[in-house]
Amino acid sequence: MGDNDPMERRERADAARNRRAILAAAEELLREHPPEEVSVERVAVAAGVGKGTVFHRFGSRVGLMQELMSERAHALEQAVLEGPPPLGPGASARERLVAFLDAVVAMATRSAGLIAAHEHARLTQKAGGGTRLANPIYVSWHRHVSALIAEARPDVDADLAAHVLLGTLHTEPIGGLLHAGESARVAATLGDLARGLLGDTAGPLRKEGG
Amino acid sequence: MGDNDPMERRERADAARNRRAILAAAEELLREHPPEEVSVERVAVAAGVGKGTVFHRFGSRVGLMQELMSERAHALEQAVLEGPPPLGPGASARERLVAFLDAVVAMATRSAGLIAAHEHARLTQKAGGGTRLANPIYVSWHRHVSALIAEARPDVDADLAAHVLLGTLHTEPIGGLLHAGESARVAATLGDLARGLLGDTAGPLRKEGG
DNA sequence: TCGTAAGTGAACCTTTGGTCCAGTTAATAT
DNA sequence: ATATTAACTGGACCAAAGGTTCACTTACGA
Repeated sequence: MGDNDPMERRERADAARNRRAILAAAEELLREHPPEEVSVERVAVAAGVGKGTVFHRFGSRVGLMQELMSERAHALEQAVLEGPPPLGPGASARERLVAFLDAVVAMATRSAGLIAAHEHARLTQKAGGGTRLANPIYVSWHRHVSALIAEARPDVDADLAAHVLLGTLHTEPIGGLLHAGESARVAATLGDLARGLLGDTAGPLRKEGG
Repeated sequence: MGDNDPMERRERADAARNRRAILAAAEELLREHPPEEVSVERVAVAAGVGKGTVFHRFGSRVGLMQELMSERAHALEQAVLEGPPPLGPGASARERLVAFLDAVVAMATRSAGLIAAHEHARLTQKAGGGTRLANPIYVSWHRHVSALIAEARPDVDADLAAHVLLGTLHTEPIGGLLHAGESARVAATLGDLARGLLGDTAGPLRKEGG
């Protein structure tokens, strides 16, 4: 994919170095502080650059968070599109949906602080126009889940159900649970809801056998 | 309940008048403007009082929003505790759950802007400690839903499932839908998920008959 | 009528996302 | 090697909003 001719301007070396430093600093700060304590300025200081540089590269606080999420989401995206079943193509829609929800929960667990920070940034930003639908990662996840639901049950409101299942992860009580290491519970419950919605032929719940 | 002896100081007349004015102004502003455009100061101006008065009465932006929600939530609370079935006691847990979700969606539709504003306020406030579990209305709704789920299906994680079902309403894509008048879809999908989770004996979906 | 505690509101503080712009520097053409 | 240039840099600056303070006012009971 022709992403850079040798002729067109590449990213300057110092710029690349600073971009990396900023992302790393933000990641570290978010790992050990709640989002509202991680101001853009603090990130800049930790990265050893000026605040202006951060905004120059990422546009806004939301942009920075989005970039951070993109990095992590890339691996999952690949696995879904080209990886082996049940995550990738080849399994039934039901199996793929459950596998995907598991994977998303796993990733959300690793990124609980980041998701909260992104949500925080969205609501704190000056221009009010930032809906969650503007987040390309959320959109791609939603499209995937929605498609799987629609494939298995054309008669349900797949679009909306997908929002319910995924939106949960951006929610504060669930985010707290993930942060506290309870991700197994979350994955199990999401799976229960999904199976129940799709009408599990082997019984609606995971413990039906005892 | 002895809420005011004739001897103890009642709320002063001017204070009561101003409180009403503030709540009314906030309600009106939220009806026609997105939350991030409704600053506390603007509410104060619209109510014809000083900003200090608002903070004196409501403590914080969150407090104001909470008070506004309380007013609206009171009727529903009554209906659940003492009203006729299926909302009130007397019906099966399944019926009560579905009825309650319908009612909550209806109320969330009327208060879409308010809910968004409350969420916005929570994340914007200075002290970071404001979790959603601090909102008494959410807590009471969650307790109710959780209890109904547990009653119908002791084997599922009722606490978590209730968070998923209710948390959705605080979510931005769903909030937008409610605001756009699509509440029927939301209620239907929530019902589908709830019935699926509880294991509908008559079939997992609402359209099973065509 | 009088004392007082509650109420009031405008000025002020602080934080933070975001903007500006003059100086710096890495990449390229000659 | 040097000149050119466009991108990059970063600290000063700005505005908005939540929240605090405190001197002043006023409703209410005695």
